[in-house]
Amino acid sequence: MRGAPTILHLDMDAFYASAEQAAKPSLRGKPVIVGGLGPRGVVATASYEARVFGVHSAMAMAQARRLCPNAAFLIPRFALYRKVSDAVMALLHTLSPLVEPLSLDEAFVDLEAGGTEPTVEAARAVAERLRADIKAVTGLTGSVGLAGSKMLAKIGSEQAKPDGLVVIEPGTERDLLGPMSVRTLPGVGPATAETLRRAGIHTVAETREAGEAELVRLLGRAHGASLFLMAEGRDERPVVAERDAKSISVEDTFDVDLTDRTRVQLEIARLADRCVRRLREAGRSGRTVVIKVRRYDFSTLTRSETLRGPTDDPAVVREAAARLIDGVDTTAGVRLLGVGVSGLADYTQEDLFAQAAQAAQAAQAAQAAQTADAAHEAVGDAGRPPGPERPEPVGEAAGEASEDAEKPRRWLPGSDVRHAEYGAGWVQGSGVGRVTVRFEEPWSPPGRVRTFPVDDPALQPADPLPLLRPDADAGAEAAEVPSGQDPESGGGSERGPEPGRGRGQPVTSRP
DNA sequence: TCTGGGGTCCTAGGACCC
DNA sequence: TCTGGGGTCCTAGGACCC
Repeated sequence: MRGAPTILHLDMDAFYASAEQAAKPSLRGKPVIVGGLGPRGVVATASYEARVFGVHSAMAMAQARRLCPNAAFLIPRFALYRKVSDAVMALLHTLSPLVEPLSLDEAFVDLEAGGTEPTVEAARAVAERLRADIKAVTGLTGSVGLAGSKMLAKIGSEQAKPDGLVVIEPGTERDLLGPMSVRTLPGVGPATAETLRRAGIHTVAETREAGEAELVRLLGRAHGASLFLMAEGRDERPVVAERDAKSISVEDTFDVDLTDRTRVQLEIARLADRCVRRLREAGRSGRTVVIKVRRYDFSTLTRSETLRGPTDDPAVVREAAARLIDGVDTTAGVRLLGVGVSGLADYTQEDLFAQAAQAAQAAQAAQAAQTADAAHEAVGDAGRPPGPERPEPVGEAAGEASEDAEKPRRWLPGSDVRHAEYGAGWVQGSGVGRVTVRFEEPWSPPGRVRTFPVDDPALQPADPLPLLRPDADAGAEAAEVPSGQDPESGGGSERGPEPGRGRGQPVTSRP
């Protein structure tokens, strides 16, 4: 706990939905719901206009449609959100080297580590300027909490929503927390809240009064002890700048439960390839392969296998995943499959030194195993040379490339398009061979709607436009975010900047 | 038409080693 | 011959977070 509120928590307001409203002028002031649009989709973010109808994150999309049938329903466009997020995070890094991102739209900042004077006034001034800069650079609003600890900074930003700033002055924590619900405390979800409720504990004050011993008895050692500290307003967790990922995983929920065994095996192989692609993009390799199966009744199980050395070879991961799914009964139907890799190591395919070291180590292990127990030969990966093995192209192995080419174009609501004649727009809906497009840009007035055949060659998928007009330089300069560093941005244009072609776009610039 | 996708951390039991 | 503890690794599941 600090004597001054120099831990900052930023939380962007209704992030995905706000970004969509900023990108699509016709949706401003209207209910917007972003999430999975399939039969089993859930809400990722609802705009404040949609929340009035009771729609909220994690709600089944079907229910959201019932509650708010007139909302705009859009798929998430992570490429856009990531660009906006990069710009926001760059602003945070101007405040302090200690920035801890929690997600695309949320982060802690240790202002003291950045040289901010440890006073309420100085911290408040920094936060107000940050909020103004975020608005100028992204066009979006964020809420900020300032406090002497992470927990209270986060509670502050929650109270500040939307578009506000709340300072929790050190010394006021206990009184502030006392009457609040236990659910306010980090780590208290539905299950913990229910356990506490059965013990007659509903508020933070009651949690405190229960005492540490009782909480440990109810919740276990680690959870009980940390909950007691939090309830007392004691939270010494430091802001941690960057943490390496500990696992990488991919999963798919299917519109209809899978029952066909061959199909299950095919999907597992595809997921393994996708997982390895992500692994390689991160420059990592992993030793433990995990599969996840969610059955028709939502019961979920995992199976894992630890290899003798880390790998980023798609064939190795695919084979491990195949062995694992072999041991799972899927006859009654499967709604989700997943493949993950953990026990991540830091070398890449090109890291020959590490490979050599791994191979040597593994050879020793193999020898030991041989002498120890010959029966081991029968299990799983015995006999397979460990470590990163023969590289193999990812993806193509599963035939995904050719499949994609054959697939008919799908026009998903919310996605960006460009028409040869009408310019930039976004898909409002599609069906019965037609696609409806609204032609507007983030800086234009609300645009017109036109309908085309789904296979109209004049209509093409496009990349997201920046949220602010590329030549709107005022905001970008004020925020000191490096911009216009795109190598293509040198060329001139008689008609002025062309949107979407990477010319000095504040929002798309990388830190 | 209930219930996504990507993560983190903790617990607990059994194997194995010292 | 019997008894005992601690530490680490692996596996599986569950709670929680955004």
